Amino acid sequence: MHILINKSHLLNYNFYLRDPAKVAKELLGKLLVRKLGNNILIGRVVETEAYFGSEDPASRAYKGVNKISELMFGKPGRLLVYVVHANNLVNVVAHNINNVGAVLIRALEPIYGLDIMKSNRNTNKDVHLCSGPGKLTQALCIERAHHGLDITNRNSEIVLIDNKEKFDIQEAFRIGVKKDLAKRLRFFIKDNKFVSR
DNA sequence: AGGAAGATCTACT
DNA sequence: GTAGATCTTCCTA
Repeated sequence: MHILINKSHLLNYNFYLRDPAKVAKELLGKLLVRKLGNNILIGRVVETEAYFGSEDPASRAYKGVNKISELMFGKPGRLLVYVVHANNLVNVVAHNINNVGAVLIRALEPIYGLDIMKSNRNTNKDVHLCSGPGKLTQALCIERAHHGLDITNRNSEIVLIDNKEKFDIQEAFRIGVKKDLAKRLRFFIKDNKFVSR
């Protein structure tokens, strides 16, 4: 399968140059395209979470700049990949100018390349392929090597493309964090069976 | 140099 | 529903 990604589909720098909560919400329904050798894997974003800077105790940027968080202080539209409990987690840097933030991609609905995702994940069940932040990085082979990747460049191995689709959005508190904020910063597509819980 | 934390997953009951 | 595995980064000495 050959996919032509043109400029009108690719989410651009300005898309990510906004409040993380807004970007998290608007990423729902968009398509994550992973070019893996000669193969293409595609998933639809169905669950996200927003993280901020020093005002957010659950954020990696809470205590300032370190090896993981430094990208959150930098240019929006880049990937942030790091390990939690032996699982890779993937985020996209997103924030207003001179701010700090990122959006965690928590779940995808598998769209294309399911056979490869299944072998990557060693399962036959569609619903177990990408229904969690660690699962989807396994399914799509997203690793530390992708840390810092610019996904606003259409030649990148991983890109996000627009998708005009209507659906209901639900908001909730973030999962797995020790100290959450008072705001609901987890967003997911209502009644979608590929959401993590 | 050692230990604990952490935005998780799996397998088991 | 809970236990144990897992591994990178950071903190403290």
